[in-house]
Amino acid sequence: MRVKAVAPDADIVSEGEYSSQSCLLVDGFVCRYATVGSGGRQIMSFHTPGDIPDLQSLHLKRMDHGLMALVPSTVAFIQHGDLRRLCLSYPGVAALLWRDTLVDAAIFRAWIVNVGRRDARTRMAHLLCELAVRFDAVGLSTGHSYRLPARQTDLADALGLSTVHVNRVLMELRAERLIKLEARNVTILDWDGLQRAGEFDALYLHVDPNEDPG
Amino acid sequence: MRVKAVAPDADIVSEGEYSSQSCLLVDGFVCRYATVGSGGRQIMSFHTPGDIPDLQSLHLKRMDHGLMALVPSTVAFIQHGDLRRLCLSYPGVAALLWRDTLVDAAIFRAWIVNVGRRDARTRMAHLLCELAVRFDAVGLSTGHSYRLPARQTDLADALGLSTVHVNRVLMELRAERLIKLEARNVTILDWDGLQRAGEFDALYLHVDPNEDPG
DNA sequence: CGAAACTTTGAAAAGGATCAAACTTTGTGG
DNA sequence: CCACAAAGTTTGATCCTTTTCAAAGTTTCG
Repeated sequence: MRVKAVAPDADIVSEGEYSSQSCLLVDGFVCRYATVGSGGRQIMSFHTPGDIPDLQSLHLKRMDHGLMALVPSTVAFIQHGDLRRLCLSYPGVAALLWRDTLVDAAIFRAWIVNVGRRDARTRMAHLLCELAVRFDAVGLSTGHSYRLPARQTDLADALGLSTVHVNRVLMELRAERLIKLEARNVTILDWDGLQRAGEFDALYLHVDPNEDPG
Repeated sequence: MRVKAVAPDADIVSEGEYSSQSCLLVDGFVCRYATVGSGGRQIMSFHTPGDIPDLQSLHLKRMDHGLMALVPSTVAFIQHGDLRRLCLSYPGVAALLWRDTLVDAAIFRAWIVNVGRRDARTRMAHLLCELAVRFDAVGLSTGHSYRLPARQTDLADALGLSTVHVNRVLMELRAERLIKLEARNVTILDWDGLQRAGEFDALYLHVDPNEDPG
C-alpha cells in the first residue's frame, strides 16, 4: 500500500485516466470535480479522512472526473486486485464498501437538489450543515466549530455560484448571527437556525448505524 | 416477485419510507425526486425499463427521496432478502449490481455539473443527448428519434429551470435545427451539433462493456 | 517585509423567474 | 365521432437573483 503526500490543487487522479487502484484519504481534504466548456469547474463532492473517494473506479475503470487535494493531504493507494480479493473472501467487507458508495450517491442526490432548486443563501447554509455533521462524524469538530478546508472559490464551485456571491451570502449568514467565520474556522452560533436556513435534514447522510441490518 | 401497474404521477416509493424490497422497472418511465421547502420539486434521475431505481435501499433502508412514475408503468418488486441471498451465492451478480449503482452515481455527478455550471440551453442539450444514448442502449430509439416520456414541467424539474424557460430553450434548439420535437417525439437532426451544444461526452454513462474487466 | 493569494465591496449587466393569458393537444363521455 | 374539459405548450412583459468586472482590503507565507 503506497502512501503519498499531495500538494493543494494537485490532481490525485485525473479525468479520463484508467485507474487500477483506489485511494484512501489518510489526512487532509479532497474534492471530486469536473471542468466544463466555458472553463468553469464544478465540485461534486468533498471528502474527509477515512473516505475512499474513487472507490467507484473498482468497477468503472475510466475516471469520468478528477480528484484533487484542496489542502496538503496524505493518501494511500490500494490496488484493485487486492480489493477484489478482499471482497470475494469477505462478503461483509464488500457489502460495507458497496454501502459506502451508496451513501456517496445519496450525497450526490442531495447536491443536485441543493444546486438545482435552492437559492444561494439556502444552498450555503445546507452545505455548512452537511460539513458540520460529516466533520463531527470523523472527530474533526469541537463543539459547534470546525475548520473549513475550502476557499470561497471552492465553495462557489461546489455550490454552482460565483465567488463574489458566495462571499455576500457568507456575510449575510454572519449578519444573521447564524455562523461565525474567521480564518477558515466555522462556528455555528445557531444550529437550529442554520438547519432551517438550509432546509437541512441529515437523513441523506445515513449516519444511523441501525439503519442497515445488513 | 409481485408485479404492479403504476399510474402517472403516482409514487412507487415515498420519501422517508423504510423499504424492504427494490423495484425493477419492467415498462414505462420513472424518476427519483425530492421536494424542497419552497414547494419546488427536483428530479435527480430518470429511469428506463431494466433499471432498478431504488436498488440503494438494499443497503440504505430509509428512502431519502421519492420514486414516481411519469407515464403509466409496470414494476416488479424484489425482496431484499432474495437479493441478499443472490449476492452471497453469486458474487458476480453482486458485482454487477454494485456496478449498476456506480453508473447511477456517475450520472448523478454529471447532473450536478449540468445544473451547477451550465446555462439553460447547454443543460437541455446535454439532457437530450443523455436520453438519446440511454434510450438507444435499451432499444427504445429508432434512428435518431425517441419518444420523450416527460412533460416540459418534468424537464424543468430535472434541469433546475422554470417550465417557461424550458419551453423557450426548446424553441431555440428547434430554431437552430438541432432537434425536432412534436407530440413528445424527439428527433435529433444534428447529433454532432447537439453534442457540441450540450458539451456532451458519453464517457460518464460507462456503456463500454470492455471497460470493466470484472 | 513583501508578494501572492484570498476576501470584501461597489456598480452595472444578464440570464432566468414569475405572472398572466392565449393557444394546442389529449382524453373522455355523450 | 364530436364536443368539451383538462392538461400541456407557447408567448409577452416585468422583476429579481446572481454574474461580471473592477478595485480595494486583508491574510498568509516564504
